[in-house]
Amino acid sequence: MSDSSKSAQKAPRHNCDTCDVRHKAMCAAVGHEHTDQLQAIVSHRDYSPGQVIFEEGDPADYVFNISDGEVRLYKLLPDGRRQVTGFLTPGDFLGLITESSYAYGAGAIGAVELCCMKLTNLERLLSDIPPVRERLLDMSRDELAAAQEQMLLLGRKTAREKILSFLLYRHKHLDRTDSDASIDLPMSRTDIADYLGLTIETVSRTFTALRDEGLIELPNPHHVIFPDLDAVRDAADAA
Amino acid sequence: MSDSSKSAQKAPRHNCDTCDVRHKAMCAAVGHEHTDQLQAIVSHRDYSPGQVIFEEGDPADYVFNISDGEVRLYKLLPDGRRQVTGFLTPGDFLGLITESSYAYGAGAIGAVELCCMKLTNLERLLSDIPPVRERLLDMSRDELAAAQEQMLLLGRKTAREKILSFLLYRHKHLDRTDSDASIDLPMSRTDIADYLGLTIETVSRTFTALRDEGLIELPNPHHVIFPDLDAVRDAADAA
DNA sequence: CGAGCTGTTGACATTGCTCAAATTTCGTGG
DNA sequence: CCACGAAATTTGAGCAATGTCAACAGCTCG
Repeated sequence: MSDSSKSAQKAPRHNCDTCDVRHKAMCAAVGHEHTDQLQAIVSHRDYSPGQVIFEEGDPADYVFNISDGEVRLYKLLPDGRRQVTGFLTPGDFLGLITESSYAYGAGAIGAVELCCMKLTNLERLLSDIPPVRERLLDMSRDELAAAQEQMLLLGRKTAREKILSFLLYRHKHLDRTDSDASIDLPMSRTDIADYLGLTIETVSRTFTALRDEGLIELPNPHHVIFPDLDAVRDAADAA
Repeated sequence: MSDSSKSAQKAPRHNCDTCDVRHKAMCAAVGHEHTDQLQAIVSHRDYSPGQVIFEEGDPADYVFNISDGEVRLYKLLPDGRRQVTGFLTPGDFLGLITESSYAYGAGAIGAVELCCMKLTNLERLLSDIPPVRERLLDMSRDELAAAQEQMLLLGRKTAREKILSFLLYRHKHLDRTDSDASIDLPMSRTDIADYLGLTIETVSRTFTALRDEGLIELPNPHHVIFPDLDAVRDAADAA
């Protein structure tokens, strides 16, 4: 229930030159002299809250960049247990492919707009404009480092540490238009639980405990305020 | 206690043309016509069992390819809890770097031989021989997919499922000189526990339980035999 | 205003952890 | 080749963090 679809689309949509996430996306490696080539191969798609973008194993023809909104990535076990492997925000690349299929499922959290590119066109782009591959490699490196950090969290942190790490991570990577000590959590408790390897009940109880300790305020389930950010950092680092 | 460097070194070491892991390493992207350039910038180092190769946060000047032996990657929490994020085998790339420092620690499991390259030389190689960057990107893609699979394991699988998945993974990626239904586990129970997000006691108990069920045989703690591989696969997929 | 989500809270069960001790493995030296 | 000691692994007993099942509360939307 934060801002969603109606606000977006200020600038001439579908215009790579004025795209406000280009500097964060792989497209940053495409110089202005080549944006026409980029422009020619991208299209845009809108997704509504909760909508599936693709499932793990779907044959992969397209890759995506997030234009607007937040996306969850996840993997499933046969019996339905789910692990959310990441949340993507505008500028992030979407579409890890192994053996011609998507390596994970992806779904829209709120309203989402994606910038789409045929895989074959990406391949052409990669050979035409070598810096794009360099850019993708750099982005992979960051993703890999984040994945390892998440393994540490999943394998070795307590529920409390998991929640605190998650909140601090969100805060650190916030688009800091305001230097606010608060964050939005557009995803559901189920998403958070599946991301941190917990149950929704444990997530909920832990939020409540942190609130009772005064480490956070919870005006509503999707907004967290930090009265004292350093206290939160101390709590997260401790044991 | 951890002196090194007296063993190993059988074949014409240091020869990229005859290197038997080149086809699996990033070097596969270097054509035979360029191996001289490769040869000029690599050197080799030996590590003895248990030796630290580098720690997370160490300033990173070098990257490595595993020539021989097995390496564990890990991240630590301030209080000493450890998450092993992966085991590397010959041909694998070692040296994920963020902000000029290694993003994880690395240690030798048994005796290890590394092929070393200065970071600056790698960068030159990347611009001189573009396919190397493509190769690195492909390898990153696979690593990322593996990392996501490991997140699923850490966050959502039971101890039993973790052990079974681990054993099957080892079996699948075995250098299949023999089509044997058995695997070696050169690492300690502590390494396995820290890799799977468990304690050594739980790892040990789970091995024992699987042995008592007849799913595996354990002639010694570092060798596992599968009397019926399909039964193991069924057990791993179930619930 | 009521239905249906989503989130919270409560009571209890269980998996996997902790602490402790026994046993096996393995390197080393005789 | 065998014996010894340290280290690794296994086993045991009890416990705690987190999961499960169930009820309740708060919002949103029609």
